[in-house]
Amino acid sequence: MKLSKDIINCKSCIYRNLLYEMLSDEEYEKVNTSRTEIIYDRGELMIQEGGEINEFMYLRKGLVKMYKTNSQGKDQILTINKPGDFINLLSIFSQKTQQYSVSALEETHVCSVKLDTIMEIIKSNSEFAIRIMNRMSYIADEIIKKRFEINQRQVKGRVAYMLRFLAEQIYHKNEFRMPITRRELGELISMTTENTIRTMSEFKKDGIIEMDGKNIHLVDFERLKKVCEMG
Amino acid sequence: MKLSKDIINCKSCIYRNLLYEMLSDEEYEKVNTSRTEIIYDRGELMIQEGGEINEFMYLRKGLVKMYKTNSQGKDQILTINKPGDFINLLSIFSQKTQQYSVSALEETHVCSVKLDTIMEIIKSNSEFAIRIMNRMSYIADEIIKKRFEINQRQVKGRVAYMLRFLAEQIYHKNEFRMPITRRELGELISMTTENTIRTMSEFKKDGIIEMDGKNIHLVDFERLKKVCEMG
DNA sequence: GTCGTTTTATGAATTATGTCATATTCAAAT
DNA sequence: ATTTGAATATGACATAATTCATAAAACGAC
Repeated sequence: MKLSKDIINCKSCIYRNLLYEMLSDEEYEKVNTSRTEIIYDRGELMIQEGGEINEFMYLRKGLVKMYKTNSQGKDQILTINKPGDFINLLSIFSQKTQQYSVSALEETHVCSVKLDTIMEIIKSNSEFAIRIMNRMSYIADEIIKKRFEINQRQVKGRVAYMLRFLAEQIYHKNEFRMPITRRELGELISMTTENTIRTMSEFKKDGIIEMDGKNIHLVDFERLKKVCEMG
Repeated sequence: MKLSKDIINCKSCIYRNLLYEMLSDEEYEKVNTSRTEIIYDRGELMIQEGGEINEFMYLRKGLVKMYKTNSQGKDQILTINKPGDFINLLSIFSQKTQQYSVSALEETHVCSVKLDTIMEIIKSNSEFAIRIMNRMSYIADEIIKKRFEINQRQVKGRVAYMLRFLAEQIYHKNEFRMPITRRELGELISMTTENTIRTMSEFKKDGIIEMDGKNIHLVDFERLKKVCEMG
């Protein structure tokens, strides 16, 4: 973890419209000055479940996993987040601590704005407050929907669903390098590592995917979709 | 579904402090006049996934299930809601339609406030806006945590977890009448009806619970807790 | 009350998933 | 380059869960 040296002004940030479009110049300046950009290395823990919340954080670059650890020390991954995503918005208004852990799956750049500043603007700008509510609602929905989709499938369907998710939502192509291990893929779909690996092998044998280590190619996307729909 | 005739003023409502404590007299009056109280019978559909959102709704009396229906027509229940709970708050800011269906498990009284009125107050009263955000965050968290807890258990643990939930969170005693069928219990824990019934029978045979139809008595709560912790 | 439908219940067969053991490959650290 | 630990891979076996079949009990509509 280190501070970024070349910080971009929010005005030229591609994620500006996600959140800040309705701010006044003055409010805008407040955000800009209370803002830092932090770089996390692959594997670094960015947010610890139970930790204090002082910053409002969102991704500018990279990929992270959001997860919870159970009493036996096993992780359950809730989502994979990409640039433009807010990674602790659901915790901020819990009036408590961070509700989920977040760690970097690759080098990740985070914009971090002091929570006080954000709260100040929420109080003075209702349009901004409503936008924040929209984002909260969206984030909650995405997590809940994903669990809904996963719970109604069995292993093959779950793996297929996640491969589609990675291809369609994260990489926007059928060929990519897996950002997570097979164990983490298992933690994402609530399955054992062995079963997850076996299913991937089966997909390979069946000619649905090609795979060389972490490099994945979804060669028969139509069949993958079919597995995803029923299995 | 019918309108309630004896509507209580919000000022004497026991749920007032959940939400309205910081409103001005004027805002208060706005809520009170744009408010209706609706009574739903057991089994009635109160909110349909995909439907339009015009009202802000919360329970004053009764019990409901919040659920989603998958493409094969199977339901998955997300939560059971009780008086004081907001039943469409997560949908309101989705800028779309109702994200979940809600139906009454028993005679249920709902306070329904025009969404326009709520939005108006959010815009004029930032304290109220923040309270709404707190509630949203809480609701999302409860749903996500519950899925987290359920996913890491197998059938016995899941059934035990839900029985504890009903006893501790809903009825506040170890003896109660099940508000849902065994099928619905299965939909709540992502298991088949047969397995759910079998597990309940097993608990009975093992002397953990006593059961006569829908009447449940958790006679050996300590053992139930133990099953809940590991199984 | 009677009829029809849903719910509860249980057994047997089948399938899915988890566990344990073991081997190989890969990648990071020295 | 070598070591070490993690990740991938696979088989055999045990366990868990689903499916299908069937039946009794409970419940609502008439």
